[in-house]
Amino acid sequence: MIFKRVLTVDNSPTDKICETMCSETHSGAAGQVVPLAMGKAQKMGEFFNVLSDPTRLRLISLLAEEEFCVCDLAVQLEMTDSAISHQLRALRAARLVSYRKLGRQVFYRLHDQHVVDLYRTVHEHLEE
Amino acid sequence: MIFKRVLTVDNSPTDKICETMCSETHSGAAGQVVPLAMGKAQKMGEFFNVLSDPTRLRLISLLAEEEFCVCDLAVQLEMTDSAISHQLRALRAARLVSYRKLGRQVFYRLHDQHVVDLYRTVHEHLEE
DNA sequence: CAAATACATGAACATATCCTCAGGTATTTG
DNA sequence: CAAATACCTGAGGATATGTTCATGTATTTG
Repeated sequence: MIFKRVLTVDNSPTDKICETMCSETHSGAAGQVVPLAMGKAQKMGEFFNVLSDPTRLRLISLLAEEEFCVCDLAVQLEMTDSAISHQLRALRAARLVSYRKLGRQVFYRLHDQHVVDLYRTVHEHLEE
Repeated sequence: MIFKRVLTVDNSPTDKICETMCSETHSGAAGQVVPLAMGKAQKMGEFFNVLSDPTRLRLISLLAEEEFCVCDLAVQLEMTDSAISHQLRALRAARLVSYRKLGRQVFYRLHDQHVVDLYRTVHEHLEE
């Protein structure tokens, strides 16, 4: 009951409050379950959001194999340089890729192995 | 060079074609690197997209601990029943959660451990 | 049975996203 | 130096997304 009272403070968004609290109903211990903080949920959402675009995922699939310059990436995905550049910008902002300049070309590569692992894990998961 | 000719077919989106192909420049073998297919990229993007929303992530963080009914989830996230219900619908569509009805309440839980693993992995990754 | 409760749903609005287009910078080449 | 190349960037428009609001359905309670 203590738990419930804490949660149903005056500024609750709903006037109708569920009578029973699940945590009491099932795990009598009324374990203190706290949701992910807003700020962290925001950050985490932004991370997943970068991976939610097909074009960015296709770029990652290529960069998982080797380094590529912008133009080659554009040719392989059959998209304009501009579109690719915009997406690479998003990947840079998320620190998922790094790059090195060589003459007037810019070669992109994945920033670390962690992204590849995540990509492969989900890729396999969806192959079922 | 063969590789390049294959890629620069007439309907290429760009008229200016990068002279050098990265794969030739660096891994002389000109390894056959093919991007993730459009359809698969789309599916994968949709999956990550479900995880790109703060509210859905907070729901997952709670359901990772135990079962909850809609009303309790709404109270804990300090949001309306309606908003929560809409998001649970998205999680259902993505088969990330399942539920059981008990009287007029509906108890939601995570569909499998896989989501929890993914959630925890990324959560730890962002804690740096 | 009528009222209340728990949840679901469709429409609508504000915001975010991705591509195109036009133009800009930096490097190379003739 | 001028032209070409490789890439970047801002604005604009079509589309997608998340919440609110009003309403609907199913179950329980008086």
